[in-house]
Amino acid sequence: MLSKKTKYGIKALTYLAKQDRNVPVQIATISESENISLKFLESILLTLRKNGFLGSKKGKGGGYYLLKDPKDIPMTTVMRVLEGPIAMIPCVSLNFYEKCADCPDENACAVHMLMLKVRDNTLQIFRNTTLADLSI
Amino acid sequence: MLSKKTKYGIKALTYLAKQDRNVPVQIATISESENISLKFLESILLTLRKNGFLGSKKGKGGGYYLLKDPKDIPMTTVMRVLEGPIAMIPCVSLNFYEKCADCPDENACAVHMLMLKVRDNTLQIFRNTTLADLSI
DNA sequence: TTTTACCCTATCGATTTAATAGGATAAATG
DNA sequence: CATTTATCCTATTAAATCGATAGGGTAAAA
Repeated sequence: MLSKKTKYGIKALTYLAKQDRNVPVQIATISESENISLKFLESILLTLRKNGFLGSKKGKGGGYYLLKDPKDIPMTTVMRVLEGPIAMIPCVSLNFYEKCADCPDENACAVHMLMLKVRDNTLQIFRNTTLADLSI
Repeated sequence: MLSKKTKYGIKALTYLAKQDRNVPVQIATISESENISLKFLESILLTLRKNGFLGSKKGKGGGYYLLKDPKDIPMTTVMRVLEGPIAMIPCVSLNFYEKCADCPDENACAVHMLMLKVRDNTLQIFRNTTLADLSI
C-alpha cells in the first residue's frame, strides 16, 4: 500500500510544478486545494525540503517552491524519500538491501525471483516518469 | 512491503509444486525445510486450502497437496488471496476498488496516473507468471 | 514590534502484522 | 475401540507503523 504521506507528497509536488517557480506557495493553500490535513502536509513538505526538492521562505509572502525543473525530478527519487524502498521485499532492493533471515540461497528463492521482476519493471516506470509528466 | 504471510505462502506453494501431487506433505516438513514458524504456516496453509489452492488429509500420512497443476496457477490469484490488492492504491485496483475521499477527479490526479501505470505492469507480470515458473 | 508563516519535536489513537496458545476434529493403526 | 497422528479453528497478544495533532520556536516582512 502506498502511504498517504507519499500520496500527499506527490500531490503537493504536482501542485507546485504547475505554479510559477519564483512565487512561494503557502502550506495552507496546498492543503485546501488538495484536501490534505494542514499539519500532516507541513511535515511532508519539511521532509521534501530537507531532501533537496523544495526551497522555503519564512514570513509574509513566504511558502514553498520547487528547487528544480519538474522534468529533472524522476519519480524514483520522490518515491525513495517519501515511501522508502521501491522493491516489495528488501532482498531485491537496490537502495535498501537486506538479506532474508530464513533464506539460505537467494538465487533459488521463488519469492526473490518473482519480486525481482516486479522491481525491475516498477523501477523502469519510476525512472522514466518525471514530475513534469504528472503535471499536465 | 510484501507481508511475510505472502512470502511464506509462496514458498510453501513452491515447495509443494516440486513434490508428487498425490503424496500429502505435512506442515512440519515444510516449516522445517523453509524455516517458517509452524503455527504461522499452519494458518497460511489453511487460508490456501479454503481458497481452493490446496487439498488436505488428516491423521497419519496426512498433510497438504496442490489441487491444480502448477502451470495453471497464475500468481495473480495467489497474490490476491494472500496479499490482497495488487495495486498500490485502491483507486486503481481492479478487484478492490475504492474512491479516494480527497480526490474530486481521478482522471486529473497525478498519483492515480502514476499508480495506474505501475499496476498495469505488475499485473502483467503476475498474470504471466505461474507457480510452475517459480518451481524450477 | 507586530504579524505572518515556516520550523521542529513529541505524542497519541487506531490499525496491522507476525506469532503463539490451546484445544477440537477426523483419519489411520494396532 | 482406543491411541496416535496431524489438520482444523478461534482467540489473544506484543510490536510496529501510520495518520494525524499539539504546541511552541524561529525568522522574515511590514
